[in-house]
Amino acid sequence: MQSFTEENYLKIIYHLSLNTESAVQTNAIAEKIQTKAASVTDMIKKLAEKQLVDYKKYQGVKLTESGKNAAINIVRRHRLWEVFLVEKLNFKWDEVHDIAEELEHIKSPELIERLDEFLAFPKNDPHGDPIPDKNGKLDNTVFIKLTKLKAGDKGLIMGVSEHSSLFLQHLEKTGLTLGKQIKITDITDFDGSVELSIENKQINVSREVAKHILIKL
Amino acid sequence: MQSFTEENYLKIIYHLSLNTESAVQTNAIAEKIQTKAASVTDMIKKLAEKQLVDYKKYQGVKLTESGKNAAINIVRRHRLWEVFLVEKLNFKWDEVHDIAEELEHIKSPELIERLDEFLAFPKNDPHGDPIPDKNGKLDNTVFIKLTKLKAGDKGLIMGVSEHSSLFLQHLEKTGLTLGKQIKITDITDFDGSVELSIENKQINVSREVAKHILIKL
DNA sequence: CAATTAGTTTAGACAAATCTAAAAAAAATA
DNA sequence: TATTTTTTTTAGATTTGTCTAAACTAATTG
Repeated sequence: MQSFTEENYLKIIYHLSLNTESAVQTNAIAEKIQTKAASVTDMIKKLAEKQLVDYKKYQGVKLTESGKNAAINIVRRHRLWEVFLVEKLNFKWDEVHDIAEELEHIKSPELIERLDEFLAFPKNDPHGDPIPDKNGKLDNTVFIKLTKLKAGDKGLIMGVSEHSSLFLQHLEKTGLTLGKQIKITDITDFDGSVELSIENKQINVSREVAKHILIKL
Repeated sequence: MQSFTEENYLKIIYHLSLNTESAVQTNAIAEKIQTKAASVTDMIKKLAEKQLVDYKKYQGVKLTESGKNAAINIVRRHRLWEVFLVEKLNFKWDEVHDIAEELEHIKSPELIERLDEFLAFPKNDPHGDPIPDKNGKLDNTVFIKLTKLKAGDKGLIMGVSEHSSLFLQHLEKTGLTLGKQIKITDITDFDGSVELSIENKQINVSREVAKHILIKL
């Protein structure tokens, strides 16, 4: 069983691994975990001893099979709690991350299985991210970035790839929430911003925002 | 804000204070918290510095006003989570203590207020213990121990004063669960055991068990 | 390819919470 | 009250996770 801190490292390494095939760098971890590179090196050595990561000096880390399992489990707990917070306690999707960050470390497999059942086995969290099943299996449907669509395309908003409160609040205000149908009316060549219609309204979405919105055609 | 460990000490001191007017002893805390007296002394000093307890060497501790507030808050969180686990996730009343012990340390006042609302502002936890309201006010209705009743008395089972799984499972098996109506048929002089009828059945409850069952006449 | 810069590791220290062993104080008892 | 026993505290060490400063390695660039 891992400590609270070890779990945080595993989770961060897992998330950083998703963007790359290569090993995750010490500094990248340090930045995410809000600590110093020296501390990361110490922890990495510990995780390596426990066979949770593969590590060669100066080469960064990769999760081992068992490290990955542990990480996916944490992700599962985090996302289930987020669903609970939004669906049952009426939190907004931009308010749940920090609380779920604490709840995800509660150690009780039974608790999580029952929570999953109570929530009717949700497939995605409030931001559209897939929830691993109890065997760690992840729905690997990949959605398309809004920036990849062309004028005339129709689609459904399925998720986001940026989870900051600020970003989510902006989407909320603009009406760009999960499940909504959109139709691209135009792509502005000049700045790459997207003109689209949603619920009979015409809005303009900047490229910066659009690239973090995930669509199913 | 207190650390996880500090919160545990405050909670234990609070519970030990309920049985006595006088200060709580170092050894008593050590036993409850599964640690050594030396460690308790260290922590007590720390809590005293933070003005959460009054402490004089060799004299034991008492919670200050602010220490008591903090403790009651923890108790509130613990009991609300227990209600959630039993009512929503279908845990049995003897299974929830350890999980609630972890959940009670999640720091988010908003979370607890919403959980309270979601649970419809319960007054008591699954063992009959009162849940402090958000201002820390506790329903101070005191129930009567089953051992205090006389033959012919009728009452309702309102709570228990012993929370071990073993005890609760025994009650469950015997049918002595919260809300049930009982009628005392006889008190056995020899061993102080209680003969009572519950749901048209006659059962015998040992004095040791009876003294931990709380009744409203 | 030598020098600079960026990234990483080591060494040594620190804070929190714990421990053991020994000393000190308080309480119980003869 | 003197002695024994119980309880509590102190002193010094340990573990976990962190830090700073300095040293080292790798990557970049002139």
